[in-house]
Amino acid sequence: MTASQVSLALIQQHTLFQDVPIEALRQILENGQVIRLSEGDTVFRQGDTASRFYVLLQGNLKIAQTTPSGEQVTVRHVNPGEIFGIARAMQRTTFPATSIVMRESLILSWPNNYWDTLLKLNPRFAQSTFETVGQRLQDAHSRIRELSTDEVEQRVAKALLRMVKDSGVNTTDGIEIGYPVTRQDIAELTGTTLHTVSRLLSNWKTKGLVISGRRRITITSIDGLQALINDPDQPNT
Amino acid sequence: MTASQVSLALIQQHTLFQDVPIEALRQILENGQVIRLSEGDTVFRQGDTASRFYVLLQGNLKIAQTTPSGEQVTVRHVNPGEIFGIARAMQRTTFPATSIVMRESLILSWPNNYWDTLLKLNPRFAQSTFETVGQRLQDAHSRIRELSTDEVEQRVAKALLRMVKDSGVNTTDGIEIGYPVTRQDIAELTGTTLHTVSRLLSNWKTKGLVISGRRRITITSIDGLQALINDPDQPNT
DNA sequence: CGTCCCGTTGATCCCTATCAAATGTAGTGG
DNA sequence: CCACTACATTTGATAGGGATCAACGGGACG
Repeated sequence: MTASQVSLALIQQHTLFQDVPIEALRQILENGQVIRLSEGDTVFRQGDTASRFYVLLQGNLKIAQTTPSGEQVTVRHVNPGEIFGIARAMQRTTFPATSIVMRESLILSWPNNYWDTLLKLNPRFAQSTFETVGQRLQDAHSRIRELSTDEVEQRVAKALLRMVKDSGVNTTDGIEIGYPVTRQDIAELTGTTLHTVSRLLSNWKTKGLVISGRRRITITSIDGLQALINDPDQPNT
Repeated sequence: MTASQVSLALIQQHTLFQDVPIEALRQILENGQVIRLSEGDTVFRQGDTASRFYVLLQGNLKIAQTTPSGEQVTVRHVNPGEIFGIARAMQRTTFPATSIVMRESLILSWPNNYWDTLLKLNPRFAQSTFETVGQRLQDAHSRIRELSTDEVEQRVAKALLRMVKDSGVNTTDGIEIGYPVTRQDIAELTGTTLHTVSRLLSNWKTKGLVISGRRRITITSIDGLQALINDPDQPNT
């Protein structure tokens, strides 16, 4: 099986490319480029000239911004089937953030000038992309609201719930986040420090809500975490 | 001059409708509806069924989300010429936020089913809207970064600078924000409390950076505020 | 088996929310 | 025109959530 054939099987699974005739799909793939990247690699960096646009076929990425002082903030996660790095379609010449591979990923990309052709071959693409960006805008607004009004404990709980929702895998103990996560990662995602995240996880472990080891987190009680969000000042058992 | 003629003059000024033939513009206006709203009015409320989409012709709005506990968070401001309330174009059935009039405003709107017609009459509309949403997404990401890493003082300074940039009017003292702003408004915009904002403004007043009265803020030293952002731990003079 | 990460936990400090109360300002109706 | 009222602002006092500083423990990998 060639790389192209593997990609064909993968791309068909994603709603973004459903209803596209197999011949058009083949053509779309031939004009694109598939790369496999490992954990820690970057697809593009903040400030790079935006010459291509991307779809994540498999794996997980995070999109992060680096502040002038060097701190990193995770702006969002990218899940399989999602389009990303579409700066050019928004008339930007450079990428506003860096995309970092969280676990081995398969990435499909095209040069910017293929955008119009792609729209013709896949008419749903335009509307779908628009909806995706709209959805992201709403997610971003939700996070602004959370950062403005929630306490750290609730923000971290919400972040964990989102991660298991997007990429959870069932285990005998509960649902495990499907990629490596450090305390630092969660801190960058929730606007806090790795120390505070560590304390929270320790606390939750004693309450039986999570099991966590080095770069691994398993939620044993979704409801327990949910309760922390609903009743912020629950008495500590 | 009829309401329609007033609107025609206004709509032509905005880049969103430039290059649209006058006849098409007339037709677009006839199918739309113009309303004038006063300070404190709402155009639509969070949770309302999204049956129309809007363009702000004149005035200023804020888009706010109410948290389950009743606090309000300002998600963004809307300036003249901007499209807003396009939930339906993103396949949402309800509005995710409330739009509140900050000063008397003129608002143009169409029923959702006019969207496709509008696209035909104004081909640039689709791309323009896409870019607008993309820009907003980036603005939202910037705010996430700020809320995650900046101290309150820097966030408030940035908020003031944005407001004067968007809607500043020159006065003999400096640049005044062109609509009424309370300490509470700024607090909702920056994720802090009105007390902290009041203390900051008092402090800045003694430093000669701002002049502020009841619901009025004038920046006397843009550079001074900018310095607070660049050098977070400037010695207090 | 040593080294590099990652995680844990204690101690301390400080920014900012919260609580509280007084003062100031625009608008309104008699 | 003034008193009344509603709302905005200011400022003090206090408390507390988390950041910061510091040190140690532990598992993975070369």
